[in-house]
Amino acid sequence: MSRSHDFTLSKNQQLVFNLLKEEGVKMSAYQILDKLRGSGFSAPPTVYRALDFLISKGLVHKIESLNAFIACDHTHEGEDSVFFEICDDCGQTKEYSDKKIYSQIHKHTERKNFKITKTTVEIHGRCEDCMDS
Amino acid sequence: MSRSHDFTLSKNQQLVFNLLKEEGVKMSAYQILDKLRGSGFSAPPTVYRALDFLISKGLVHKIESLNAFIACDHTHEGEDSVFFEICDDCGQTKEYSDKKIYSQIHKHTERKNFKITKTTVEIHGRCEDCMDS
DNA sequence: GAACAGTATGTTATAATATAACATCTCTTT
DNA sequence: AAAGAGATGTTATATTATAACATACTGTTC
Repeated sequence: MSRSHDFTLSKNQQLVFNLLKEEGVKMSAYQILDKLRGSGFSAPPTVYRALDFLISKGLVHKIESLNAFIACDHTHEGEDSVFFEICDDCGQTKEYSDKKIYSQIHKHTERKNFKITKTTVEIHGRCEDCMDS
Repeated sequence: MSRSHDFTLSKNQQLVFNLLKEEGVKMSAYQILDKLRGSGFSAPPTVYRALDFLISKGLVHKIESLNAFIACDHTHEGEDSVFFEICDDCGQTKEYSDKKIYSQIHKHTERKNFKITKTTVEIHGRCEDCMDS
C-alpha cells in the first residue's frame, strides 16, 4: 500500500486518497463517506481520521472556506506555498503554487516576528470558462 | 480611521456589531448568541442574519479557518486587501492590509482570466509574545 | 511466538456550525 | 390605507466535526 513516500497508507487512508484523486474535485467529508459506504465506511470518524492523516502528509488539502477536501495536485513546486482558485459558478477548484505570493506573506510575518505554521489562501470568483457564458 | 456609511444598522445588526467591537476578539456565532440572550436573542438565525449583513457591508469579517467572526479593524487602508494573522497559542487574531500581497494574487488571477469576488488569506502560527514564553 | 507498544479501526453518541421555511412586524413610499 | 421591502421571531432541521471507548492490526523486542 505504499506510494513514493517515506510512509505507507492504511486501508482507509488509501481508500479516501484514491477516491479524492479519482474524482479530482473537492468533496465534503460526508460526500466521501457516502461514496465509501460500499467499502465498509459507516461513520464520520472513519473519514475524518483518514483525512487528518492525509492532510498531515500533504496529500490532501482542506478548503477552509467551503469545508471541503481535495487531493493535492502534485503538478506544482513547493509543498508549502499552495493556494486555491475557486469558481463559485462551476465549482472548479484549482491548486496553484506561487513563491512570490508567499514571499510577500513571509516578509510581513518576519516584520512581526510571527512564526507561521500554516497559511490559507483561497480565491473565490468566476473562472474564465464561466465568464464566457 | 472612521468611515461614513451610506446605510443604517438595524437593532440586531447594531447589537452584534457593538458586541464584536467591544470584545475586540474573534467570536463564534454561538458565543455571540449567548452574549446577546439578555438582549432578546434566542435563536441562531438572528445572529447569522445580522452577521451576513455586517459582512456584506465590510464591518465584520469571517475567519474561515476558525468559523469565527471579528469586527473589522478599520485602522488599515484598503477594504479589499485584508488578511489575518492568527496565533494558535493565545488566539490573538490581527487584521492587516498589504497591497503587495494582493498585487501578487491579482497578477496570478489576471494571467488566468479569473474574476475575483473574494479572497481569504489567513496565516496561522505563533505570535511574538507566545514565542517568548 | 508471546508480550508489548503504537497505530488504526469500528461504533455510538453528541457537539458545533449553519440554514430552510414560514409567519409576523415595521418601516417607507405611494 | 395599500403595497413592497427589509428585518425579525420561531421552529425545525441540515451540515460539519469530535468525544469516548472498545477492539483489532502491525511491527518490534525478548
